[in-house]
Amino acid sequence: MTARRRYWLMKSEPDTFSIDDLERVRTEPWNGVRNYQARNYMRDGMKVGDGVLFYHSNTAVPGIVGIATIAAEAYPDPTQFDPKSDYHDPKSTREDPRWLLVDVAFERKLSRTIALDEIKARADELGEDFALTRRGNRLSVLPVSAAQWKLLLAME
DNA sequence: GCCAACGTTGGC
DNA sequence: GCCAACGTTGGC
Repeated sequence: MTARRRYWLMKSEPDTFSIDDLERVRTEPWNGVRNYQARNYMRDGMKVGDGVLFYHSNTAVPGIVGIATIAAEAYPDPTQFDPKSDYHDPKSTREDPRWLLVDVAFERKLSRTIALDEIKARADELGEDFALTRRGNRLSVLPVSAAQWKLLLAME
């Protein structure tokens, strides 16, 4: 009995960490997530081998730029314990860590950016449960259904 | 750089 | 437990 592969979309600001950075390092601990809903998706949903749409946010043309896979299931994000880190959380303890991360591995760059504009134009087909196009949603880690994954990648 | 949306914090 | 103040996200 094997669990079905799941799919996700993960946002990153390319100035901070881009798809090219991921291609260079191959595998990256996805540190710095400080939103409980996003954390819960990583902790409760993600399994090794799951597919990830790599999304560039806060840039001239926001959109999906690559594909990655989950390479390690959730474990404590070490940056929360580092007083020098931007992601330091003084309220978190090693005995009861508040924040987790997963490892994300490079798979491939898309041949072109699937821009947010184009994605919005297909919002009806993607459905109301697609968090990226839901109004006001700022989640940086969000689930993607198999149908949504297929539809989005068919736009490449 | 602006600002709408929305999550978090903390006083009460 | 309410909710105003504040901070952050992210499109534009």
